[in-house]
Amino acid sequence: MANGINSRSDGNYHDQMDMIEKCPDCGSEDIATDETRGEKICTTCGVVILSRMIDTGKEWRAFTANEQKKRSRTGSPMKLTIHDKGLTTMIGWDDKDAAGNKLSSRRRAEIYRLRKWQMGPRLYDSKGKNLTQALAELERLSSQLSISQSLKEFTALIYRKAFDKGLVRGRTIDGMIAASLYAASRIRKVPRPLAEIANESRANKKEVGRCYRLLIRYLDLEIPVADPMDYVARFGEELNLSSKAQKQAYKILEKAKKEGLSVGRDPPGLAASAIYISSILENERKTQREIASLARVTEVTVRNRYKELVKKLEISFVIQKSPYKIFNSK
DNA sequence: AAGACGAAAGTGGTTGA
DNA sequence: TCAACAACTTTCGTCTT
Repeated sequence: MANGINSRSDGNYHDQMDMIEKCPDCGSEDIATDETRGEKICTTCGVVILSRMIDTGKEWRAFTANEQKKRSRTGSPMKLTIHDKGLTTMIGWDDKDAAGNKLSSRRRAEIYRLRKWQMGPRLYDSKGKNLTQALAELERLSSQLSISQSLKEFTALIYRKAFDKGLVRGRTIDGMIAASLYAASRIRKVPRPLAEIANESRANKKEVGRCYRLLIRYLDLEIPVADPMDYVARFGEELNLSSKAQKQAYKILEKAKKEGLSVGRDPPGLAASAIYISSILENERKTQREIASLARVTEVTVRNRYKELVKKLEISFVIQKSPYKIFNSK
């Protein structure tokens, strides 16, 4: 392996990098380093001397000296889902020194005290305790609902803000986490119905709703107006609806919005009924029950919405008799 | 039997006096 | 602070396929 940091026999990577001064191919000393690709290239003959270089630079950018100062750190990138943001050095648990020798009993006692000191602020400090518990709950919820890592981190950020403003006091941690997740999903435009989140949470829907209202009231979160369209893709996916039917649903919702039928209506419910109609129009009929349970509303709501839509949007149906088919007569 | 329908009563939140 | 109100839920009997 000529260029391998993978290969042990190449020795220390940095030594190797420093050693290279001449191109092994043509002997030229004009060697360029391509930082973005992680390669060293001979500018005379074009041969790649070293590839897959380790980037020892930073993963962030800074535009002013101030920013540069603020962002500098050592260690791994900050993660908001870890209660101390992942910035720690741990004292190991095996009683050995760096060389692997056993410690003397006196030294061992000393290390034991140090460990205790280290754990102290993490577990015993009330904020740390709260966040530890909250983030464990977030982890649990996220895996139940298959929430992306980035949305998880965003949720954690919202929760931290809420905590710092003292909003958690008097509310349950579970409720607050669920509410933060709901808010995060709304802001990122990948909403889940509140009821869906509440269903997996240990807090009930009422509690989550209360916490959510608290969040938007006291953290100035810019939450976009709930749009039924944001639900269509996900519901459609779960129902195995064709993209044609999904498009049909979008069209219906667009019209509904123009007619002002969407104001004051529960967006998941509205999305559900639009999907119900389009599933019929495209001959991929789904039952009201199936769609309703996905959107976490009752069949009654789906019915009411869909009756309304059909009537006001003049989607005139001709209901045929026997195989219970509905055709679009334009 | 499953799905759709709609009436009636109940729930929790918002609004406006 | 309280009553009216709109949207949604729960429950249930009936009709259709």
